[in-house]
Amino acid sequence: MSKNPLKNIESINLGGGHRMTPQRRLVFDVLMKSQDHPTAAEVFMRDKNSMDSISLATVYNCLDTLVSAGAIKQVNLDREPSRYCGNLEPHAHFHCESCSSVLDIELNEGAEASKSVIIPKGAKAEKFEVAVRGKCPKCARREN
Amino acid sequence: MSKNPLKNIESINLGGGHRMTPQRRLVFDVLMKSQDHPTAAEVFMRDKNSMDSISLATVYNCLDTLVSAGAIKQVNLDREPSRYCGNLEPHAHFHCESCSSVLDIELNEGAEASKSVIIPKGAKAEKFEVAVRGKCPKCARREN
DNA sequence: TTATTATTTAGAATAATTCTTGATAAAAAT
DNA sequence: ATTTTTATCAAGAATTATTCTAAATAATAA
Repeated sequence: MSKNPLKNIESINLGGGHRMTPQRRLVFDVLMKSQDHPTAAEVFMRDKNSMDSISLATVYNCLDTLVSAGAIKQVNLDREPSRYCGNLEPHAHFHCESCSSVLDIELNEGAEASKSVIIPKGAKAEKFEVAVRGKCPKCARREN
Repeated sequence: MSKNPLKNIESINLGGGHRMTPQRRLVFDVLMKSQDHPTAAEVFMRDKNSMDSISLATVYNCLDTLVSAGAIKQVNLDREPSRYCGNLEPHAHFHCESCSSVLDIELNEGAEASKSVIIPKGAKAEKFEVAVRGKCPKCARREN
């Protein structure tokens, strides 16, 4: 289960007249049950188990809405399809070059990413992202 | 001019029977003259000035070959088109949310990105990437 | 109840990138 | 110097993730 402080989706404020719908609820719930950073297509397949009528476009819409509301995170690595993540705690991502899986990795306290770079004068830094590329434990083991 | 230790393209070893061709030379030269992390389409337009016959597919091929040879870097931010970078020094990227421009930013010595994350047991970390998102100096100024 | 606004769906459209194919050119072998 | 092999190029088709469009439905507000 992802570390998401939102006890349930009803507590999410989507903002601006946006409604909580069965589709949005389902997309959120599926993501909360997932540990593997599914793509929109993967979320779609999982959603279909509970709601056969849901469409891929709707899954994209719901994911976008939930990302905008801050209820989930969108994860982009290289130019691969976007993945979605229910873990709202600050964390980084480990990206396996062999199997393309994505793992959450913890950030070391005290070693903030913001300290590792020199921001240009006048620029306003808003988000820092750290990504690590390599072989995940499974793939590293397999190749020995 | 980018900080690239390769004095000229002739010193690049493309490896594996790959040849240095006028197109590859041109793509490399254009990139060395660019400071702005152009996309493949932008490189293509600049190349056309010197070689009208060059095709976009060839630019993609040349960029791929040069990336594989380690002569240039590919920069992917969010799901925007790939950008290419002649700066081979270790550095991070600042990505402006307003104008989508990309700036090289220096890494603070001693504050390595590798220290800011906890790599999972058994995983082999190979590359660390730090990306900063925000407003570039120009855009930050404009909004005040 | 009626009018307004948001949402869903299916499928079309878009855009970056890759693939295919035939032609050309360079390198290696004879 | 030919022939053969291999690599490259160019044009356009194909692919794929994502967004857009339009019509139908549903929820909310008046």
